[in-house]
Amino acid sequence: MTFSFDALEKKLSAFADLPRDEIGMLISERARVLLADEEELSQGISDHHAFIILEGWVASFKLLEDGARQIIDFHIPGDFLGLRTILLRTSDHSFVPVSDVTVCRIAKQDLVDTFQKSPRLAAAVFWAASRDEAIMVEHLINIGRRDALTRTAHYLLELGARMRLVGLGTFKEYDCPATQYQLGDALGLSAIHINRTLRKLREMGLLTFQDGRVVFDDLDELIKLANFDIGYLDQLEPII
Amino acid sequence: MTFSFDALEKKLSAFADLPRDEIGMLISERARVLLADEEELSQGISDHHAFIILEGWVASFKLLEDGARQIIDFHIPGDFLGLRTILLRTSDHSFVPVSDVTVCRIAKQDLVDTFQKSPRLAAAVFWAASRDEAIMVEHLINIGRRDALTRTAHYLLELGARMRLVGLGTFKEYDCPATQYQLGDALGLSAIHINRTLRKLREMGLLTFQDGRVVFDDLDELIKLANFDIGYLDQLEPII
DNA sequence: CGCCGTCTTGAAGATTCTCAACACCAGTGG
DNA sequence: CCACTGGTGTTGAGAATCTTCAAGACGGCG
Repeated sequence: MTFSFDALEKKLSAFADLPRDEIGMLISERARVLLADEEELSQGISDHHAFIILEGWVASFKLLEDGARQIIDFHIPGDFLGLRTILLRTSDHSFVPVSDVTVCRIAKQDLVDTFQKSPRLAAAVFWAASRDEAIMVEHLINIGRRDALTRTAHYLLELGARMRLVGLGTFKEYDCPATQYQLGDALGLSAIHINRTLRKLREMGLLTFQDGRVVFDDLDELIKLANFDIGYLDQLEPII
Repeated sequence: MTFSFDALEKKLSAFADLPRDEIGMLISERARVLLADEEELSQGISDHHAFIILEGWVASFKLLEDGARQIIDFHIPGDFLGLRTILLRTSDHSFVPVSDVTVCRIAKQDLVDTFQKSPRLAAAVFWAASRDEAIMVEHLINIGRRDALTRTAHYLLELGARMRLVGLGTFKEYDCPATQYQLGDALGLSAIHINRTLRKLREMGLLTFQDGRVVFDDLDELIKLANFDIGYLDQLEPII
């Protein structure tokens, strides 16, 4: 069976000029491709495995005591899951598939070995991980200081840019399998208010969120409304 | 002139059993101690210097287009400033002193050299940086899904725990130089609402925030109210 | 067909914000 | 010495935003 790691390649090659076969080291024969469900993901990570998403979306989240859920981030093809958890033992949040998901499973030891064989690859991966932290900072700002309209617009613009950077979207549209409930849990809003907000964005002629697809009806105006700056997603090569 | 790096030592030794002189390598003769103002901090970081806070608090923040400010985090003694910025070129936020601050300035090259001489130290520092990311996730959850009362309680509990871990606070109280405005900008609330919330916490007999000092009047009840779990601050040793 | 998850809309209510006013204090200059 | 100023903290009242509760529509799937 063959599978594509286009997304991963695109993502990492934005950071360093890695030959394709070096990236392929991450996906060795010992790695397994599987259609992941929630059980497989959490089981795998607690067994010291990381995952690379090949197809589909996964959400990382944390449940609160009162039943509320905060989605920390959506993870798209090319993203790593569980990197920090297995390398650094810090965990405390869970993963759930947002759509049908194909992942590549990597045992911790294989990951460490690969990083030792290719420090360039290791640097690229850590570099990508650091971008994820920048994304989280932006989410913090988004939730802390923007109202529902600009917050939603900003988030959907970010997801669009991330999809585009791995070749899965255009400036016009991208597939977004998240439900309105999940979007609400990511943005710290109720699903009902997300619904009203999406309607407003649609009525303003800016963006259509429908049938698992986001269409930018007026990208320029949308970027202006959300004050979206792609900078934090589109970083230069690392210095070290 | 002598100065203390107790806080840094306590922080790093929680992650690895580092001898004191190895930690001292970070603070070489070439490093300078200075009372930092905003100008010095931002200038230093754009000149490829990192800082270690020896005394006082610093806030990292981002200004939005409409003038709103989101404080990303407060940084306390023992914390690094600008690590990611100078090593990985990702920046986009600014720093401002919250109190009088003494820092130790480290040139990028010295930092890289030190890390090569002591991989254990490098691991400990990156480990500490990864804890910072866990803190940010917790802030995201806090802002996204908790109301003003539990959000404020949780945040002040976290700051107290962090201060205690570097020997600057007890289970009863700690110095907190942040103003109510700054606290509001950190929590995504207006300063006025912070004021009312603090009053409520005081009237409930849980916590007193006054004269630059936080006193836990009823720590157990406070922890219960905020569902505070110290786990994310108190990690085990890294695996790698 | 009936059921479940998702989407949609209305109305009432809660939380939080904005505006406005005032107290307090430290510093500053007359 | 005192008035003035700017930063911080405090309180009230009205307004905006967002949530909750409730109900119904729609489609996929057993």
